[in-house]
Amino acid sequence: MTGDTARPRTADPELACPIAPVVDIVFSRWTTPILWALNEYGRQRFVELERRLTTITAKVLTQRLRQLERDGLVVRTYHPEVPPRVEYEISELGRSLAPLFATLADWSTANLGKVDQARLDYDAQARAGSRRS
Amino acid sequence: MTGDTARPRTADPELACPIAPVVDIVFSRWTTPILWALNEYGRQRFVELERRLTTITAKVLTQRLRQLERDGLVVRTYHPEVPPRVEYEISELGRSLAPLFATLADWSTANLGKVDQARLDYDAQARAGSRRS
DNA sequence: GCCGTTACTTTCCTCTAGGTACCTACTATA
DNA sequence: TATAGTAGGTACCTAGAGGAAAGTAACGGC
Repeated sequence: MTGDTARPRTADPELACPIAPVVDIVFSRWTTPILWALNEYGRQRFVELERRLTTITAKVLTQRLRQLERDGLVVRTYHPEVPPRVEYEISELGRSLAPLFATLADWSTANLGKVDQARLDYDAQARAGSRRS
Repeated sequence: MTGDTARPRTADPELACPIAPVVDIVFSRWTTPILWALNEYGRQRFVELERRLTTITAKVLTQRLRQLERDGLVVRTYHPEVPPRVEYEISELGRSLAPLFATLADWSTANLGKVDQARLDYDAQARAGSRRS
């Protein structure tokens, strides 16, 4: 129970970087796929999300959803029914990330190829032995 | 030597999320502070970066810089002088991330307070015992 | 009376990112 | 002679994130 909702806290390495806190909140592991799924497909139940993000485990999904709920990016609705039913949806605050994600998607389509090419070049150079015998 | 330049590869959990590859490249640990420092203060030597990102270790800094170099976001210049001198600067591709970082900074100033408030509310509710028991 | 379902929780285990510490080559300087 | 300084490389170790699997409550159905 201790520290369940506590953020891992990556210390203060980001002192030099004003965007570090946001990165910590928005781009920690699994958060982008979850937010994307909630934003794209609307309100969903736990199992729907679990099935959509095929490789996530229930434990981690719970952790991330709690974190996102605590940060106000996701709204959780619990229905105390016979088989419990819980629904998750993106909050207004979470939806305000949309333009950011759009910018990211734009950069992706425009430059991801360049990154791949850079990697090919780098690996070719490395294999050619230009760096260290 | 095996897998030094190889990306950790977070498997394929991000199948549902088109921006996942970019997140992997741009927002993996330490990359944003490094890119920010290079973009803000221009070309720098290894030790300058090390001192600026106060808590990073030399080993990790080397790893991240290699990774960024391989991805074409950072340019490394080696001067084979008496005491070795290496300079790092942001590449054109890296500089193309500037608007993205700007969007991020904007969202930060606008909404970081709301996240903090949401956390306070959530923690207060949790302490009030409304959830379980 | 047992199974199935949901949304977890808990326990145990593994794996690896990252930290510590020490090593390199080369020279200037004291 | 010894020490400092640069830009790492390398070996060892630990903490912690994340995975697997089982447990839980509460009820409906067979």
